[in-house]
Amino acid sequence: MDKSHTASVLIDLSAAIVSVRGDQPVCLTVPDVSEYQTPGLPFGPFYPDRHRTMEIGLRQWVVEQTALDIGYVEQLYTFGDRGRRSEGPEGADGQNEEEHIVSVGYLALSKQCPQPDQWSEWYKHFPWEDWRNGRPNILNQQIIPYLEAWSGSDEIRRLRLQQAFGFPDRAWNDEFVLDRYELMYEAGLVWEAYADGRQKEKISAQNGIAMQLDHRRILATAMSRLRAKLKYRPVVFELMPSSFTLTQVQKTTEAILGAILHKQNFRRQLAKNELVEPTGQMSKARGRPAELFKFRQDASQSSNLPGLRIPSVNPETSRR
Amino acid sequence: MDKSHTASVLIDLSAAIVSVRGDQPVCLTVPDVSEYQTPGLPFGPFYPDRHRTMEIGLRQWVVEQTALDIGYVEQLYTFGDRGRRSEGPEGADGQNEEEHIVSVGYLALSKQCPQPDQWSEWYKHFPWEDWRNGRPNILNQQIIPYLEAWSGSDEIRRLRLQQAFGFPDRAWNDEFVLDRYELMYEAGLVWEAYADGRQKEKISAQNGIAMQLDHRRILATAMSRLRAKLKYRPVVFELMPSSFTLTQVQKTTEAILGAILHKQNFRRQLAKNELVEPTGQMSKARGRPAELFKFRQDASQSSNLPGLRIPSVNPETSRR
DNA sequence: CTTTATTATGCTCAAATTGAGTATAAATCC
DNA sequence: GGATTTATACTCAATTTGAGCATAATAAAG
Repeated sequence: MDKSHTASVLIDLSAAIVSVRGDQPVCLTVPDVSEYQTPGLPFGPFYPDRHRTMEIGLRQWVVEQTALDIGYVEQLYTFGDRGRRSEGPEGADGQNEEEHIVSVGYLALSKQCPQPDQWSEWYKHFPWEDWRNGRPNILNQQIIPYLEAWSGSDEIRRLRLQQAFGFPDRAWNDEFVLDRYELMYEAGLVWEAYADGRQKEKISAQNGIAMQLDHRRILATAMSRLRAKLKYRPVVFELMPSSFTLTQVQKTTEAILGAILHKQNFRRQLAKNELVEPTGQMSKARGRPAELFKFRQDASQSSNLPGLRIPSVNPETSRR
Repeated sequence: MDKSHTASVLIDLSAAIVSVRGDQPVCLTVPDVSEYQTPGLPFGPFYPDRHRTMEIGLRQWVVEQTALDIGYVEQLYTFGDRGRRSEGPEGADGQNEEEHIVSVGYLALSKQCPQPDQWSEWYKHFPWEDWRNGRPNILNQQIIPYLEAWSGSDEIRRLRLQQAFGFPDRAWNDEFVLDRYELMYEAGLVWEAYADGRQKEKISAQNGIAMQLDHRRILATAMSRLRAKLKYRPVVFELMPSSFTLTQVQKTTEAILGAILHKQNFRRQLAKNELVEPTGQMSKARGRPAELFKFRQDASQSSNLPGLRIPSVNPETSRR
């Protein structure tokens, strides 16, 4: 059975390189030259000859092509080419009729994000994920009604709707970014479903800015993973400069979670877990000056892996 | 740049198919015909032509070759072929000098494990991971002294030793299975390091039964993931029969964690999260009959993702 | 130079959760 | 029938959360 013939694939390493600019989480994107002009995640091929591991390969092309200093790198998921339209000639040197591509998604964190135009804000692609100003309107106005109609009386679909969106009677869970996106994809609610031919008509409402291929799915995976990780590992500091105020840490965390946190309790967590230490300097800004802190490196070793327990704020009961 | 030449790889789907037999977690293995007789994980190639996703491909060959009913499947990690000796002809039909292999590791859970001889107990491969009868002797007698000598005055190595093994002054963390294995591999403390040529001499002490290629690493990844997941998602029930006593759930959990849990508190968690409901029937065994429960399906939907918070028992202070 | 707005930080307090028990019940084994 | 085994109910102090009030230190406004 000529296995090597049918089983041979190319490997793409795709990266969701995340940073935070102001109060917006952003993600490095590359522009698209095709008719739709949808942005995509940067990616590069994996050359097993040249790189001992895939992570080394990834770091290499990120350094070469973006000159970014990415500290934290984590493998997300490996996608067989589901939903990937093999659009275009994909390199005119193609020897096979059609070469299959498997893409390995990575999450990387960067402290800086130069060249603002190349960084795309998370919540432009996922407007329903930002709850910092209360429940996003797009949910009640667009998404939920459509999804409810789509699920009809199908028990499975209703359960998934309940699980992913908390509709009608459960709480919103900020970690289920991927579940929500996949549900919307299946329901034909995002442009990619149309592009992949799952959906006859182009959807009218613009439910966030689409991305190339399965890149929005990869970004959703990255968001889910980062939101979850934040709560049990001190990864926020991979996004912070060397010294910072506690409020800056909180704002960054809130940006990623898409939720507002309780200030005093947030600080209590930081203090209890000894994640930061004072630098002795003060920041100067608008109001009362804040103390400047730095991350305690050895905290990452702490065997009880304290991230930031999320003392979130209930938007209903709190006056903002 | 003839990219498709150097970048083409084969994809293996390797599976750590886990079950629990009695009080031992086990893992499906296939025997090895080579000189060393090390067992390996079952794996099969991924045919992108035939299967839309890799998970479908995986399920397919598991069903075909093992006839097992695996419910839960989760992708673990994708390994570029680091440390994989390309031993043997690897199919005599090889067209290239040497075909690169990328292996995608999966974790699958099975409720049954027929044919006992094909299932290998976790702790035969990882004897230092089972703390149910107190701290394993092999740690103080073999592993720690060797690792301490290996780390010498290297600050980085000492930190890793502290982090992974809790040595000398931190607590053991049951989730760091992979970190510990990797450290031992680097230190040349496991047979695979010798097999991969990282180590001149065969190590004298038998630190657990070795496996083929990087399969013990994949199993370690599976163990880490499962131990972590147990604590925030109700996955134990994927290993339980349709009806069970609470003690059975606890024994299964303890087997996987390699730790003893506090009985009353364990039950309190189950009750609070409404993970199970009574069937009305009773078990008959040695002592007082226990009530039989079944898993509440809709509990998996619960937005607050209750797994089993681990009310562990401190082996020092408790009389067993 | 006093007021106001703004941000930072200290402290409290009730509710909930955890960790570690004690006490008692209902079977089987011999 | 008593010993043994297993199951389950209940307690209680310590800790951790969630929510909030109060106060401090600065810049900008008047």
